[in-house]
Amino acid sequence: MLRISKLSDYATALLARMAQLGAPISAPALAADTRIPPTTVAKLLKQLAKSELVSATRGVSGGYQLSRAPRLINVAQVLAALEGPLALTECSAYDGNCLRVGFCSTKNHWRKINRALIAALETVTLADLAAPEYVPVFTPRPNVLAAQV
Amino acid sequence: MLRISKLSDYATALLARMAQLGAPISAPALAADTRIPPTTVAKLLKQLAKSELVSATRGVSGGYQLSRAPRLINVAQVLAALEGPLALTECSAYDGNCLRVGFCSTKNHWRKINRALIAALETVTLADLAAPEYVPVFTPRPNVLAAQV
DNA sequence: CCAAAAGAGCACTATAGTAGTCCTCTTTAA
DNA sequence: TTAAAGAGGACTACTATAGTGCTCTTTTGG
Repeated sequence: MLRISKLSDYATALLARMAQLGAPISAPALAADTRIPPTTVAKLLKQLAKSELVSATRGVSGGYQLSRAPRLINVAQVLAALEGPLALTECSAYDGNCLRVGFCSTKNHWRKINRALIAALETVTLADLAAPEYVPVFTPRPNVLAAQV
Repeated sequence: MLRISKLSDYATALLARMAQLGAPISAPALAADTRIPPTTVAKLLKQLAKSELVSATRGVSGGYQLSRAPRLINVAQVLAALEGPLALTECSAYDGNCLRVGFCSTKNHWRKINRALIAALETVTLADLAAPEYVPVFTPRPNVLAAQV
């Protein structure tokens, strides 16, 4: 389904919440806040700390906070922190491993598509995700996007 | 890694090849041509036929061909045919199923990102993929080569 | 008119990746 | 010095993916 992993989805939700709070919060507290399994939250925050998107404070009243301002962290960075280099196909990330390289005429096109995707992901920052979102009034017409594809 | 599935990758390669050929071709022949496992090719073409991206002819000299002109088939359609509605997250495709809907402030943003992605995928057609791609020319000036290695 | 080539439509399996858990160790505030 | 919290693994259950196999139907050429 061209999905990002559930964990990446969680991670953006966690970071968005942290951006809203603007203050350090412990992993268990954040888990309670977001209704994401505590063990999973702990695991994710550790990973995000390694990528230096959040910084940790140990000890009793420890916790995590964003390493920099919400508007300086974008979704592409978050996904890259958890899933590695963003690539739709093997060959859009790096050469090799694909036996069809010789015959395949699609490689550079995938790279182009890939760049467009990354650009889209880069335009959205945690500041955007933390902002109260515009909720469109539900007009019950069929899903245009789904119908289109 | 935000990957599309290998099968979807295969499918675009198959369709691109069919676009290049411009004539009907059997599944086994196409498999030989693309070096993709024959059974997998057969499976994929059946799926693509269901989505009416290709049309099949049965019988001894049967095979498959594109249902419409290459430039009228885009990558978004191909992926949708194989992976269903294109959605990075559960909630960008349809509501429900996500227990965090109440607290999550990111839903509409994912939808926005999703639309950008689909738009990117829609701009690339089979005609593009079938075209000989631009391969950055390496100007083989001997002295440069020597210096490089 | 029948044999062989090719598609239709399943069911099935091995593997790999994902999501989630558990345990032990270190740090630090009260 | 104890308890809360992070660090860092190892581990497990589950699920999706990629690929295979089998049987049936359709169609053409000899």
